[in-house]
Amino acid sequence: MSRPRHPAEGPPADVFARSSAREPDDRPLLRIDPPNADVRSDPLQTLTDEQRATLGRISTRTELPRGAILYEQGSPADAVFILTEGTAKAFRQLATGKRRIVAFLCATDLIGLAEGAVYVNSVQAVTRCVVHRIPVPELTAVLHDDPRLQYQFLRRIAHELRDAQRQIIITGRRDATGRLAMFLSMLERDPCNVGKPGEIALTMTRSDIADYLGLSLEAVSRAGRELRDSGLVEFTGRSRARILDRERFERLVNDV
Amino acid sequence: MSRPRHPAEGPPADVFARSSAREPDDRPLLRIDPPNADVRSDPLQTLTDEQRATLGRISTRTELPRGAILYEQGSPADAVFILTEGTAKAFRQLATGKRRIVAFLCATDLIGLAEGAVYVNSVQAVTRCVVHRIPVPELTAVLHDDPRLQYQFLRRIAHELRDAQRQIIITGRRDATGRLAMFLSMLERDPCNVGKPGEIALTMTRSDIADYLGLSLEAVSRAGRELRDSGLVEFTGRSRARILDRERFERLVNDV
DNA sequence: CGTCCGTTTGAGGATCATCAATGTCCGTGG
DNA sequence: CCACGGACATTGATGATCCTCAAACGGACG
Repeated sequence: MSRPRHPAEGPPADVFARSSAREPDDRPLLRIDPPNADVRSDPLQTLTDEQRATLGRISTRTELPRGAILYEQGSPADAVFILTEGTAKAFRQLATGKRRIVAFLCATDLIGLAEGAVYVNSVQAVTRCVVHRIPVPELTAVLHDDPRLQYQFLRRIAHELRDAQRQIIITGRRDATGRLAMFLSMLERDPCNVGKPGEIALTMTRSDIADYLGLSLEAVSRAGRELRDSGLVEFTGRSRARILDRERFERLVNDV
Repeated sequence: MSRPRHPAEGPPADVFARSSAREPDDRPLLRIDPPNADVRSDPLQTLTDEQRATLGRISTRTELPRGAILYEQGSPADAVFILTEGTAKAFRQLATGKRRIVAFLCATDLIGLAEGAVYVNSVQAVTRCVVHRIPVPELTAVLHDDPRLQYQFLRRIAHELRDAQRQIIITGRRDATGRLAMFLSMLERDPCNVGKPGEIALTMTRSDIADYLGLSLEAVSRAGRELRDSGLVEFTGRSRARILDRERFERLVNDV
């Protein structure tokens, strides 16, 4: 029997059973705005109050404690979710016992829209999360009635596709150090990264990073040490990073 | 119209300048139908004749010879394309000179919808291709007027996202043999694979496969030899493969 | 029939996974 | 406030796998 690589398992999946009560600040928090770059290029990218109200009407707000499972791969994909607070991870459990994280999700992210009849990924809360659950039938009806809203969703999936392709590029690198550097660079650009200026918040564990980068957690650790020893990055505690030598860091990131 | 044969590199970027004449069989070929599995689960997934007519009205049919470049990363993303014949590859040229293929595209695939203001990938014809070019402004107008059509596009991107995630899973494997096996398994399931029954058509080169799998082309070659020596797969010429030992092959594929 | 491009094969070196043990952070409770 | 415990992270040693460089081979096509 080999040592379990992922000790902390989540609570049972019926987190929605007891949380149908609507919160007062429900509607205003509902956003699926694309990241800044897109907003600038197209000011129509933001949801109107009306659209938020519409989504609020058909959605259920829920809080997920750290480690809670939002849904599991293989279960019927009957709802999508808008993440309004916290960080989550979408991953696939593989036959060999390994797991592969295919996306980290953060505020304003859309979850579960790209699934088929059943979820092909599992989604688990990395930190405490607030999500809005929208049943698929209600969603399709709303999207049919509001083409502009549907267009927001379309843009949003397109954005997720670009993210997935970026992960493919990052993972394509052979050196662990370069992969970690690109990962940090990605987090730094992430609008959800709300640390002190100049700091990168690492909400996930090294094991999660490893599962995202396709490395062993030891390799991630060694890559971190390499970045520190080279004077490129400074790590504070487990969850904070700061770029010390911007020029060399960017050179490493771009040397794909 | 005489078309010069382009050796390995693509023709100038204005391939659409001379091809505004509509072909007679233009409209019926226009399809963005999802693969079989989705169609079965939801019969509404097919485009109506009306929708095809609408798309035909705003699209321009073009043929691309083998090796032609449809668009290049960095150029303004002012149009999307529906691929109706042939195989293409979407790739990113990296600073180190390597290239990474992020998707192989085949008939009914939607190309360029997930791009931002400028294309982040280049797309090149692997075989002779027929594509329909749709300018973005016209497309968004049409999608706004027909929510059901827009929903088809949404589903289509969602499908591409799942494909990208599958590529992440495949690439996550450490052994070249297993990666190649999963790649063959993927091609086998592909509805575009129109070889003799039991045969898998490999329209792309080993180098392309390597760039997709994140391996060197030598590693792909050796993985192929491994599959042959083990009696799992038979290769005929460069472009045909056949599964000989189904059970062991599937066992290898699923041993992720 | 010869050339060219793509493919195969070989040898050596670099990098990461794995196994195993130690070290550190952080929340919990006294 | 401090000590404790457990999860998380680091470090070390070894072996397997793939990349790189280099050369020979093969089929497609003129």
